[in-house]
Amino acid sequence: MQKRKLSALDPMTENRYIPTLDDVAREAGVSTATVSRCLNMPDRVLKKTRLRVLDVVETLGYTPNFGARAMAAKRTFTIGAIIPTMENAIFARGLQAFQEELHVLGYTLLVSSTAYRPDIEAEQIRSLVARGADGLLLIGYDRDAALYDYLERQGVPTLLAWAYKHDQPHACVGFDNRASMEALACQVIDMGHREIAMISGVVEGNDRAAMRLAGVRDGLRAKGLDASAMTVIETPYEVENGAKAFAQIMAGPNRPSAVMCGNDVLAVGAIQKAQDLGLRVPQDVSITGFDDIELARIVTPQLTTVHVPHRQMGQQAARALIRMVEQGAPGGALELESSLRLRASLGARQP
Amino acid sequence: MQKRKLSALDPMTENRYIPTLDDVAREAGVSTATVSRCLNMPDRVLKKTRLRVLDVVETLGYTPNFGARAMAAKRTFTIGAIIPTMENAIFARGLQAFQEELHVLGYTLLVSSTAYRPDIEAEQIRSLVARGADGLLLIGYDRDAALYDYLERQGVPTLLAWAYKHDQPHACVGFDNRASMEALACQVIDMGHREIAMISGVVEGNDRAAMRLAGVRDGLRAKGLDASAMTVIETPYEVENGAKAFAQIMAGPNRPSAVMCGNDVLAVGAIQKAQDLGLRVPQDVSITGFDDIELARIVTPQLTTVHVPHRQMGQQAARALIRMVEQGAPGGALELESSLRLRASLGARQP
DNA sequence: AGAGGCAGTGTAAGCGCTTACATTCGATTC
DNA sequence: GAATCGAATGTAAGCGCTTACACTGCCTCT
Repeated sequence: MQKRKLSALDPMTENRYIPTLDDVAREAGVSTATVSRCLNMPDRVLKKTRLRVLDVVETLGYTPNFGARAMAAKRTFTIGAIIPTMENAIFARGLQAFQEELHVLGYTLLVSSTAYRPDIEAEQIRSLVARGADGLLLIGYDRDAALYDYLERQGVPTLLAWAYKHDQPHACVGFDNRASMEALACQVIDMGHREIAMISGVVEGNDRAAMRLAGVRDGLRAKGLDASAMTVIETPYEVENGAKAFAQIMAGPNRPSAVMCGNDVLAVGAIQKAQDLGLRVPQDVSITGFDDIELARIVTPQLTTVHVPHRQMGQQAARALIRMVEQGAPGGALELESSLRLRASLGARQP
Repeated sequence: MQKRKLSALDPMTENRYIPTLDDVAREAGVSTATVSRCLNMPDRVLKKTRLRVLDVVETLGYTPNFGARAMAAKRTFTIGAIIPTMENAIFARGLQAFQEELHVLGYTLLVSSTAYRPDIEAEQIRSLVARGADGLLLIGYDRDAALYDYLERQGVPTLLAWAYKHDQPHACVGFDNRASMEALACQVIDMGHREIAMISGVVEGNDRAAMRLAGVRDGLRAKGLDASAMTVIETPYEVENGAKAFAQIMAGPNRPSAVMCGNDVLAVGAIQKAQDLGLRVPQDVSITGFDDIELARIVTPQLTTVHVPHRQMGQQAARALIRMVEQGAPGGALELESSLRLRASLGARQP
């Protein structure tokens, strides 16, 4: 085995030697085709040959170059997922399940995040496509049509998760944010609350947030209340922001008896601020969330929220997406059931 | 612009057409070299030419093929990070900061997780290297020497984060898990506790967990107590496991007055279980954590813990790693300061 | 006016792999 | 024993990009 190239890039590691298929082939006394077959279709090669080749692979410490492989085979067995954020736990559990299922199916997951910025999302989509992702998982459906065009032209199967809406054309697996939130709103109203405020996520470019807000309004209307009068504060999903928004609402002219939050993270902030302000939850004010992440049962009082089957969603998403990738199946819409979790943070309105 | 190839892979999208550099060059009436220059070294090209080329790029919807680019240029401007888990928030904030700083520096981050399994970590390392990562971020230093060899041979600069130990040879940025935990243990002892138990993470293959456990023992010894007598339960970092371990400890023969946990996640589980068992924290039992993740201030009572400068660590890690990548700098060891956060979950021992 | 230099561009050689097609060779069949 | 066949392997043509080197004008200098 002779040393063929020295990296010109970095002078410090002169003894760096990265073996290629050719090296393995030469060393094992076979053609590159045979080495390739040993790695990719082991049963098309004589056992004796295979053993010899794999032995050389081992001793040389050979790793196939991914870029070259992708270019030649036009497959990467890689799935890309682009989520708004890793910083709070909203997507963690679902994504974990997604990854686990992909692993079972023989695929690798690459994750990147966008900080809820559409421009960064577009950049990440292009980046993952250029990297040869065989399929993509995106969150929600609300994005520029040009992006969908691009994905279609590139022929990259794309699945939308965390949202379900029957009248949209893309493959998706998710739940109905709007109906779920409406159900929760109705529950709140049934417990006697009339003055309700909402701390919503930022609606712009975030269909889930928009639908949750719409859901609360639906609920109010369904119960004969005036939806347009509801106080709404929009703020990014962070505990701190939930706290601030809550303070702002409680400082306002007509204090609500219940504050519904766009997700658990905001709700947790609200609960904390309530305690800071000396308000008892739920006696003085009820608070609700959405997602049922781990936090919801850690905070005191435990949070009334909408439970979303994250793990199931991740797993189903993986299966559906791989089906699209491997069979060119069109990919339909799959709706999962969410359900209410009534816990201590929601109480009957005090007279 | 004529259609040159139809994908044989999927018969459904016959009209799929992915433009290449050649297409752009032909359409713009220049050579491929010029197109490449427009994209990578814009100022080496006449403005007029550049505009024309970029226009064609735009109308054709051209995206450079990443694999091809990587193969030709031997650079990817991609950094890989491999963390044990995304499912809880331990790494979230630091990683977010890492990514943000990388973005500023012109690099893309690819993340994958290992579920704390060394074999999966090895697999992911190879995968990211094969994908041409220019550098790697790993957590902790405790792993098979063969892996370090492999990385060195491949010439991939690697930085270890979340751990610092002066007598190990690799580049790292982190904090001293052992000394930090010792400081916390001393604090606990100074508040009168003598019977101390520990709920530790799984030590095998996890140097951080091992050092934290060692730190507690150091503290006991420093204060003249018998470290070997301490009850220790090892369990994976999950809330549920913290709860179980706590129950187990409290069911044992000699109840401790303080339970120190390997991280905040375990501690939160312990606090919850304490409440289930009707024990008051900290009057009946004190509980401490490590990491100071968001959870620590959400749980009631708020958690006494070791604060780790996650964001700072992520940012410094990005800078150090890119320095190694771009300048071939050897990359030293950087220690960050951790500090105690004394909150309500730790109280003086009741007589 | 001729030499020299330089900016802008083109030519073409890879980068490391997969795979269609060609070749070899021993086993099977009649 | 010759014809046939199929399994095992080899040959070589790309995949889409970057970049060293070559080339062409045009400007500057003496």
